[in-house]
Amino acid sequence: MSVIVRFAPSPTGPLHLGGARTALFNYLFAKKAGGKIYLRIEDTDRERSKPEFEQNIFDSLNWLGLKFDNSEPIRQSARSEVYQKVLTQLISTGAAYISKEENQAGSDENKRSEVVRFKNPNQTISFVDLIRGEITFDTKELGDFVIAKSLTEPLYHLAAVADDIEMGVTQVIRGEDHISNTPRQILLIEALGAARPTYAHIPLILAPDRSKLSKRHGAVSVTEYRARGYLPEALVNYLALLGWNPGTAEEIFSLDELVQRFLLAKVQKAGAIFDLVKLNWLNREYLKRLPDEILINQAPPEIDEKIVRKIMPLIKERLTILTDLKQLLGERGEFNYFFQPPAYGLELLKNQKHFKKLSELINSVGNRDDDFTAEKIKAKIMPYADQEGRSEVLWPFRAALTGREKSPDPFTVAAILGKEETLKRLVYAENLV
RNA sequence: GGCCCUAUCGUCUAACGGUUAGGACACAAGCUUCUCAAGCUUGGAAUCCGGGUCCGAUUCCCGGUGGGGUCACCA
Repeated sequence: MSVIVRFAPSPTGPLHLGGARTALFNYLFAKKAGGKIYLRIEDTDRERSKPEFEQNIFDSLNWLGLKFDNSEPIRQSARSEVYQKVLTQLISTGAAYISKEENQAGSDENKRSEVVRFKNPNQTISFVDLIRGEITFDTKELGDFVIAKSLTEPLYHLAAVADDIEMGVTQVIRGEDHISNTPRQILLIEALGAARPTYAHIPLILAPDRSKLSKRHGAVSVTEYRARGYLPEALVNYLALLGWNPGTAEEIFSLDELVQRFLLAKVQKAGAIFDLVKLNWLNREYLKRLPDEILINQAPPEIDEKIVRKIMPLIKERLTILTDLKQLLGERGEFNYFFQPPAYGLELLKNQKHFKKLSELINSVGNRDDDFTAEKIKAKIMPYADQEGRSEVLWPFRAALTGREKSPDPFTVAAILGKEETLKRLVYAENLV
């Protein structure tokens, strides 16, 4: 039987990391098996469902690179006649009934006087979870649960089950928080005489305090990570590693590589804490691998592209997220001395003794671009620095060029600035009083 | 609280019932050109507790404890 899975978010908020990982695992499982993955929008709650959230979910999934086999998502809000048919069937077979509700004083005003309830046969339901093994529930305590507000207003369990059956879903891969929903859904499936899918409940993503990751813990939506400057490849890679591993020491995987390696059986049972520090490391790894051209295009347009090109190796060493680029190159950024002469106080130089000699040595380096290189500058300066004391010479040299306590080495900086500008800055430092 | 899930370094995790319990991130130290970044090397760091099975349990079973999820006319 060919594999059919679905990702079925509810558009009541932007796509969050947990949802993204559920979508990813479904995607990996489907692609690995050569099956299909469908996107279904569970918008039966008209009040809470919003078009902008639906759009956010599409955009986020698309940004992550997760493609679905249905070009148009299945919207539950457009399928009420299907649910109505199912409800009618359930009622006609006696598996469900229209229930007159007592309106108790002080109860919710939105509550209807009539709803559709499922007639619970009070069985013990057990199913084999692909990740956890056999799980058993006594459904007695569930009671005759409500499956629709009315014939045209189905609730979650009914709609989900009806759709899964019609779509031929073979594996339901979803978050662990749905384990307790499973017996109810199985009851409905059996009442409809349909075949059960196989279930796989993936562990939750946890906040550092070990509770379910949520809004109150900070950034949780894919959109926020995108805006902060994380690469989709890094986020996908990290999310995959949260709760899954290939069984080898490898950690860097493209989406396609993940498809090759993914195995539901290797998914962890316990929840995993979302570790931003490790995501940062992965993002850095991906940023390092990114072609220079892409990074250069991300630089603020008012900045001299020639210089950006030259300092790209330096930039790459310092990037964690894409937005660091603007930080680094900005007016007050760490690398501003590449674009304008630095302003600094006399005390930063520690001494001005060596500038005359430094200027002479710099002058003796060739003028052409392939002469005025870090290596050649270093070859001229180091003997003098060794003779006078490295920190005695090198610190003032570097400080004069950058105006900073911390920076790349002076040879590299000088080579990037060029001979003329380097000399200018040395002369300025020498004459500083 | 009921029900369900779960338990290896701080975090993510590896380990046919037999390993000096491995790797990665983070951390610390050292090296690398004065400072930084990057890199390299080294180091510290874990099997929740108690029983049982077994010649031998991280691993299997039971109990406890901890953690999580869920108990809507939300999904």
